[in-house]
Amino acid sequence: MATKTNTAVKTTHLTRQLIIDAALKLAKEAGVENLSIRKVALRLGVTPMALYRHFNNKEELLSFALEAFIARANVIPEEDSPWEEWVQHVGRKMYVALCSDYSWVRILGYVRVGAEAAEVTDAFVSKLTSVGFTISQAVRAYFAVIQTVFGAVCLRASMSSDSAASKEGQLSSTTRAYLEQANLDRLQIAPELDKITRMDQIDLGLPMIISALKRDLQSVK
Amino acid sequence: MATKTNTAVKTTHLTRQLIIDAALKLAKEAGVENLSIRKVALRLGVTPMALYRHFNNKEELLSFALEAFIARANVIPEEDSPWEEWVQHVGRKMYVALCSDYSWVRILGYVRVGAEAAEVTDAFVSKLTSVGFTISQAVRAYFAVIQTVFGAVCLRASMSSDSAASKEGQLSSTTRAYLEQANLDRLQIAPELDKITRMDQIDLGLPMIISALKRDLQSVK
DNA sequence: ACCTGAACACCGTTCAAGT
DNA sequence: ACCTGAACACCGTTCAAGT
Repeated sequence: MATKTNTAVKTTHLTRQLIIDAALKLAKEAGVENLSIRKVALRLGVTPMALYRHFNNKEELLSFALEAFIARANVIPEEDSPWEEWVQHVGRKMYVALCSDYSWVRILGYVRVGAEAAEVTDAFVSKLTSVGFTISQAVRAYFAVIQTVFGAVCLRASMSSDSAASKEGQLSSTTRAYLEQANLDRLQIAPELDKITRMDQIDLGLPMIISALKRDLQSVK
Repeated sequence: MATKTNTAVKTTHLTRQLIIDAALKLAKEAGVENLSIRKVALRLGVTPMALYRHFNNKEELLSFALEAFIARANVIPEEDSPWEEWVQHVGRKMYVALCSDYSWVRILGYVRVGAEAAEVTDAFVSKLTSVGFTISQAVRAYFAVIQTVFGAVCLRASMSSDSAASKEGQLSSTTRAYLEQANLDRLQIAPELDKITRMDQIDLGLPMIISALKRDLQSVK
């Protein structure tokens, strides 16, 4: 009671963890694209320059924030299931989490496969080796899944106006752009294109990756 | 001869095409991350606000620039080859082009599958249908490839310091981050992880996509 | 119709100084 | 050792005005 509660934060030493927490909170409230060093500092009741003691620059802060975001998305399923379902679940969860705020897409190229996210790597590899994959295959599978998730998020973000929200009976804006210069071939292709722009992009690539993995497994056995 | 050559540009009406050309030139010279409305305008000898007549905002300009960049990367092979090789070639070319400047990764989420890039779509679909795929399968295959390319670019960008340039005999920085908290399992996984961080990421996902497509084709026949 | 100029409300990052 | 304050060199975008 001797210390005022509003100074409690200030007397606590600033740590990487505190900064990342504040950044993730701000991202949730106002979107990743609104993150700025100055706003995170303001939220922490500190000068912008104080953050530079813990991160070399904004990019580094964002890459740690993205890692923490993925680690906290709880992508690893609790129940045990056949590996195909299991992998599908992990990929889907990552995709859904990242799609919850499309502006994560801006920093996908900064991802750190470091300490926090490493636990996801471990769980993934251990699941796949337990059903017969080699370590090498399991690690490659993990990267293939991340790759597909990231690509799917990029596509979904770019076509976010095309997704379910768009009016039924109307062509998606991607389809309309495609038909700016229309010909007979395009008229045949357009309906298929339109269907795909409305899909969850992850359902395109992920099943293909899993099908390829299944083949790998059979050739090992 | 009556008009001075240096006013020639100014008397020409500003068009979307001119703006995109200038933007791509600047991107090539100084990186996509250095693109700004103000710099593009300066290059064109015009006020920043003049660009707003042709694009609603910076994001829209960038999405058109990315589309033009992909369209001009000449990803469609000239010679005819088996479809597996052909698809591999298209994916690789896109990947290499986008990796030539990692900062394209920032705008992958703005991609327009519109008019200019549509010619790539057409060529892709026509190649695949000519060997027996349905239109639906061909369009899905196209999106799966783009997805993989985009994901691979994200991963490569985030690990750019890990690629071939890094000293031999040293662990990649991604591997080092993974081993921040080391245990027996991680010591087994780390060598495989290290190998993969040095790979061209596209060689991970793309062969899997192609292998899955091969299966699809067989089940149609 | 098309472009300009000035202004607004922000940025990331530097450097030197404080305690 | 850790944080602050002031300043620098930029941004995207607005609005009203010019021709």
